[in-house]
Amino acid sequence: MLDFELLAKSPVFMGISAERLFEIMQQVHYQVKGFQKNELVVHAGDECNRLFIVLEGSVKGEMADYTGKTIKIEDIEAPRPLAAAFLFGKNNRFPVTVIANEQVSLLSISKPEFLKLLQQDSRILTNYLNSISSRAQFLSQRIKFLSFKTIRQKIAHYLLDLAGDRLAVVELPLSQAQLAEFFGVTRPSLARAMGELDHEGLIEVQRRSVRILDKQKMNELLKG
Amino acid sequence: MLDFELLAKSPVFMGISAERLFEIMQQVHYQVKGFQKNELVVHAGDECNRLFIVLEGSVKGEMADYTGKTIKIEDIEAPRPLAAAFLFGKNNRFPVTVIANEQVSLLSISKPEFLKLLQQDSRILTNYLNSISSRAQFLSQRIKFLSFKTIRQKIAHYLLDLAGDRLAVVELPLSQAQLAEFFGVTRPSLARAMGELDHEGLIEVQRRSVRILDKQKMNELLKG
DNA sequence: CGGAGTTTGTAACATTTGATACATCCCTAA
DNA sequence: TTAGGGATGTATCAAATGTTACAAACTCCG
Repeated sequence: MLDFELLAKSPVFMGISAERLFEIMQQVHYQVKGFQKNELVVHAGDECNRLFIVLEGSVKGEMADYTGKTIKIEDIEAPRPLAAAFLFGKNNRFPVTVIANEQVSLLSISKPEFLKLLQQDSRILTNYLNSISSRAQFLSQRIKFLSFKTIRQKIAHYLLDLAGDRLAVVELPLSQAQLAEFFGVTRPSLARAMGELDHEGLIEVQRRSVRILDKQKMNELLKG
Repeated sequence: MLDFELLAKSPVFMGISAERLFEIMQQVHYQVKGFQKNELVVHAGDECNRLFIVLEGSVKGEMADYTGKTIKIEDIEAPRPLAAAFLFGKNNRFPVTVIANEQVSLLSISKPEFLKLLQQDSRILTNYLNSISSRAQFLSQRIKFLSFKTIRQKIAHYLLDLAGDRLAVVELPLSQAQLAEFFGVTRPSLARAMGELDHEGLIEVQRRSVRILDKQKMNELLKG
């Protein structure tokens, strides 16, 4: 039996009461599938023609590089959907291989049936649109970030963005190692670049807290 | 008067007859706005709560860097929509400033009215879903590409992708300069890297045509 | 055929970053 | 308090890429 209380917490069905969700779901076909730990859920490259939502447990997305070695991309826990941005679009194939982390159950709705839901309930529609739009926006931001050439530029962009209009002291929300990974650089390189900016008087670094001293010059770094 | 023949060619309304489109559009509120050459259409940061579709002429998207200098991002010509991926989502604000390249007219539909269209016609719905999903997929691919560290890896990935299962001679669809820009590297660096791969016997370069000699080693380059 | 403009190949040098190693600082638990 | 582990700062050297400049090849016209 489907747990509608839980399902109503999923990003796709958020804002809909469990009662209403019960009514809605009676009008479409869906399945609930169970998987054992380490069982293959979908294989990268498979056509993505059903929406999956994790109801119980968690799954992991893995991507195979060219040599066959797999690396873990992300965990998806209940009640989140799976690859929502790949149900539609030109290349509607799973970009990753999905494997059950533990005993899981998944809600599975075919694309045509899900379309019915979208047309029937405007809340589901806006939820879904918001979800894939947010993803596109996130990716767009990420690309803008990756397009900065030097580490100094990435730091400047990151700090200015973090500081916003507020006062000039920023507390870094990530450790140096995490930040380096986010920037796509090595940790010592990041530390060096921040040290240089410190010596040059643009910022003042004290472990996790950074004071922006020369906003003007920080901006100029981004000129390119 | 709206040109429904043209509008039916827009990605959002593709596959719908002009007659049907005429009927549909009678049921929602919309406006057609004209702009002079160089007139400001939307300002970066403005809330994006209407869908705009270019009906006539073309507009350009510009982005201001931190110094205030603007750089052109892209041209959008009739009958394409404007920032379709920013109507919904968490940050529904225009990422770019849009300016009319010439005398243009734009179809403008408010978000609630556009939602009506999406619910009313499944073709419009799938068109729109496909559109932003494709964008997310494109961006996702782009990020994967940008995540390759070395130029050699980018070349290997690009050539293997281009070659696919076909024969081993590939004709580059881009000039070296364009390719370098796509890779985010300088042209001489790209030429050097290709020259090295040539000397090492992995490929054979003859200006725009490239023969892949050692697919095995090319794959190994991508190991990391 | 010939010359101008564009694209491509190459070279020398400067800069940036990665890799590795190690010292120092901070926090926490015994 | 103190030992130990993790996070951070710094140094050194190697590798990759950018910068600049120029030569060679190709293309398009006249």
